[in-house]
Amino acid sequence: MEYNFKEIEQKWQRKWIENSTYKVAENKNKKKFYVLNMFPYPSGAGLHVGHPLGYIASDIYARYKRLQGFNVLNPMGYDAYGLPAEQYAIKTGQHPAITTVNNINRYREQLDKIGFSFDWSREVRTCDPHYYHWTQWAFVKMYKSYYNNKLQKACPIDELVKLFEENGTNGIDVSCNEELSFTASEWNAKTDKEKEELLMNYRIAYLGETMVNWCPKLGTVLANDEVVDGLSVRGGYPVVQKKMRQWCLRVSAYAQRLLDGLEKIDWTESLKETQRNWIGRSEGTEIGFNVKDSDLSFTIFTTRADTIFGVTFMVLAPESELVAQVTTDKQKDEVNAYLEKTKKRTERERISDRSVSGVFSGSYAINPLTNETIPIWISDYVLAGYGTGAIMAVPAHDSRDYAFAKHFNLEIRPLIEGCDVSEESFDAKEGLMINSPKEGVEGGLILNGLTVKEAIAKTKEFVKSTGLGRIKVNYRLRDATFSRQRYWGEPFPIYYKDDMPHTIDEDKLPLLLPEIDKYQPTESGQPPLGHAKKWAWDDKNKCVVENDKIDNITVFPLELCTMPGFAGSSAYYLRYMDPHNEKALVDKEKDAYWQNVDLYVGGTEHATGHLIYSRFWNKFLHDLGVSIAEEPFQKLINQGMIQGRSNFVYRIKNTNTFVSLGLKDKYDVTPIHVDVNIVSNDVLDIEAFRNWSPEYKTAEFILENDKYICGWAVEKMSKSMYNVVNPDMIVERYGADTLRMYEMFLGPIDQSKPWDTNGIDGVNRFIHKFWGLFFNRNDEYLVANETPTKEELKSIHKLIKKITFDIEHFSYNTSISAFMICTSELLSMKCSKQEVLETFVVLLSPFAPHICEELWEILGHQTSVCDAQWPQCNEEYLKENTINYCISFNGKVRYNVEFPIDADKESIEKAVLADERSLKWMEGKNVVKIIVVPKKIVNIVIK
RNA sequence: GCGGCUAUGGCGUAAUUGGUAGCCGCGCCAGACUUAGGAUCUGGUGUCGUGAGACGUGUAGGUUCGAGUCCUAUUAGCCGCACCA
Repeated sequence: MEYNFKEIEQKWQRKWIENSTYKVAENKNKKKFYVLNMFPYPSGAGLHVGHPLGYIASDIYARYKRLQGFNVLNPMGYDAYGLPAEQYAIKTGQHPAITTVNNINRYREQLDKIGFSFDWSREVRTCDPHYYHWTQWAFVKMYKSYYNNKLQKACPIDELVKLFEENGTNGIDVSCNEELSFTASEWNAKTDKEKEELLMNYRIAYLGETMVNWCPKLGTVLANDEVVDGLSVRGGYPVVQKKMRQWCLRVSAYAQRLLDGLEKIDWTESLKETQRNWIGRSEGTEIGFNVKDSDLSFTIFTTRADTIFGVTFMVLAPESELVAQVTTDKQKDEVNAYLEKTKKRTERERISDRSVSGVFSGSYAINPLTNETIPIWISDYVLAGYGTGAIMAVPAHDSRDYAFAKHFNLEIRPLIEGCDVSEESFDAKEGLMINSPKEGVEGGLILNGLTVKEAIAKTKEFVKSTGLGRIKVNYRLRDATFSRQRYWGEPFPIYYKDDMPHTIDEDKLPLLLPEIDKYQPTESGQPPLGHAKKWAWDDKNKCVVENDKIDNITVFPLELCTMPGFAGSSAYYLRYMDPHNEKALVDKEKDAYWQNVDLYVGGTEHATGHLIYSRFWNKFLHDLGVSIAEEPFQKLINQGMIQGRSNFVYRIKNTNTFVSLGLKDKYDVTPIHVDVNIVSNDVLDIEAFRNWSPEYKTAEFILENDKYICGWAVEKMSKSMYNVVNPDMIVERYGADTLRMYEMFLGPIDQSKPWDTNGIDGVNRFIHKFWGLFFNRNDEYLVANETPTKEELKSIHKLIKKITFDIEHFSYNTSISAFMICTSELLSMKCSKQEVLETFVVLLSPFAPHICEELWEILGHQTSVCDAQWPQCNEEYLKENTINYCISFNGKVRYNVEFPIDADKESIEKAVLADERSLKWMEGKNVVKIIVVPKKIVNIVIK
């Protein structure tokens, strides 16, 4: 029988569907294992060769675990809401739902060809109402919750209301936008609307008047992780800061738990570090300062409380509310001019231009420890969004304060012994303190002679005990903006009554996305949902009705924004456990069985987006009692990106003649991208090139060795570089098994690398060789039911050990090498014995499932190879009678000797010293020392 | 500026974790079969040297009987954060 990959692959892909081979159900008698890939956004371009990399890697692991007897959940779905479909809709009028379905179908077709073991009966799509029902549900729950810092968890907002009714804000410790203080009677005296407004300060999903990243070109707000260097990640359009009323999620409340959770999960250190950076915990002190000749006071945050005696000025962020209050009449014009100037700058300009600027407010603050008078300045190097938006400036020990002081000629007062601040500030936290006030301040704080660390601790303690300030932990992590002025996203289950939001009852969810006829913003600048004709909430009949029925008594306007992309991708892993449940996000028992994802595979680009939001979202659900596991993704593997490997031809200037790579330096040439699909091993298919484009129809070529060799470069895989390689093409030419194995053979899974088909023949050759163990060239079946020899057993057991180890360590590239070696060994031993080959087929099946299913059947099995058992390595077969020792002199290996396995140290030493070859190397030298490393090496030190 | 990662033949990579550097594959060279294919098979392939041998894991030191692996410094590249007080 000849190896016909096309027939074999189609046959088994069909059988897998017919037999529901990959369908999985909860089974309490089996241990679970949950493998998950980050689900793709189905783009119009279809899958390129880089997409399947992670899917193949996880598929191998899933199949391996299944062979080990685990009940493996390996689902797949689509992150189906997103900007491209909407922008396509704006351009063409095509409904995003149609584009999305088409793209999904294309993806599915491509995925099916590669032979994944996905349980497609569990597929989810984020744009499916049955799915986003639960996205909306989670949002409602967040709206109805607040974060209790004492319990470190989310609790129902009703409980908070009760606390307010009884004690006001007295004694509460909760996460909020702004610390408020009121008594129970004050609370009870408020109107319902006032109460609602106050509660917004505490809800986990809240409507906040916040500075947001506004992208005018996209016409929407973006989250922090969607903006890089002041440009939108998608599209690269400028982003400006704008104050807007937006839905936000109180992610910041979870900052500490998000940080602590990292300790319990098995992710790469670099990814954890990225998240730690993003969360940005810093421990410091808040100190209150009074403003001179006024009732005003303000608080600053510092990590260097020890430098309190070196404060020579204060700085406020331009956006700070204090600015207006402290600015004196005399300084008003100057300050306003400065504020105007900074307001105009986009974030990008602020990043690129770091020149010192600022303005004096005219007021002075009083150092609470020394009663010294210090000028208050305003400058945009202080950020409103971090700490309190105000700092105490210590120019001697902070480089930014230093630059500011130099520029405006302010005092620089060193506090550390021996530091030189004539040229630059001394930022290091090293050295001994000096220059504390001689008599100490009131209460007796003297820092002289202490180390910086001791001084920080002592000042903290002092400030705390005297009530001048408090110890405070700050996080860089901001609350996530959750509104998008878009159509193609989840609608908010929110309507507005008297300008205050109200949630739609949980039993009325999902709130379906309405149809609209235009996808742009409305003329009045409302989001696209403003075009919807039927987008009002009848609160009496609990249903959506036409807009013209709005009477603001029983019928109210619905929220016009939709949710961002990360909403649907935050809890999808839970939904896979129970995708068709109409009563709950996930059934409790199913959740208890599957727990969380054991192995999550995806790209690093989601480090500060999806992977933070998803952890936050899951922790919230966990607080609610929905998700059993606190961390959603136990182990995470980042697959590298596959870059494009572009090919070039070299046209001699002003001609239609092309010169081969090796000869191009002799001419004046222009490199031109050429479609990599008409180039093989860097050799151009000249005929195909002439047909590629009419302008090359008459092209002439200067060849080397009768071939046209193309140049190459590694670039991003993209249409414009003509370097997109489609997996279908590879499957068509070599088969899915070769594609799978080759992608794994390319290198370590976590490394980025260019797609390079130059080596694919090697893998394909292996598959054919492997087939050759079963059938010779005359198509005769070779497999015989004979007892394997010791050598044959050793070869296959070596393979068992290696492959098991490799899969556990995701070192698939070395596994492929091991398969090749073992195949060569078996071929040279002419071993085609049933027992050996059966084992081999099982070992190979995670990598190349189609060919293995076929051979498994040929070997006489009725069941799928998926239900075979992973073989155990029997170490007995690997044991040797003798062991090879390397004999080295001063560390340089000179020759090898075989010794019996149980030879003792002394006899080895003796034998080595007596060996002729040793005598030659020792000639004229003295033996200083002999080191015998068991089973490895004998090193003789000579002088 | 702070933090992290990486560096090995012509190329992708490997090295039992401190013990013979370069497995496997590509490419290249030679040969076989052939009537030529972008097929298959066999052998060779780090550098220098005819040779014994010497040198060799970005660079410079160090620890060690022994270093690609550990330590110090340094260079280059990639990534994350960045007026974060």
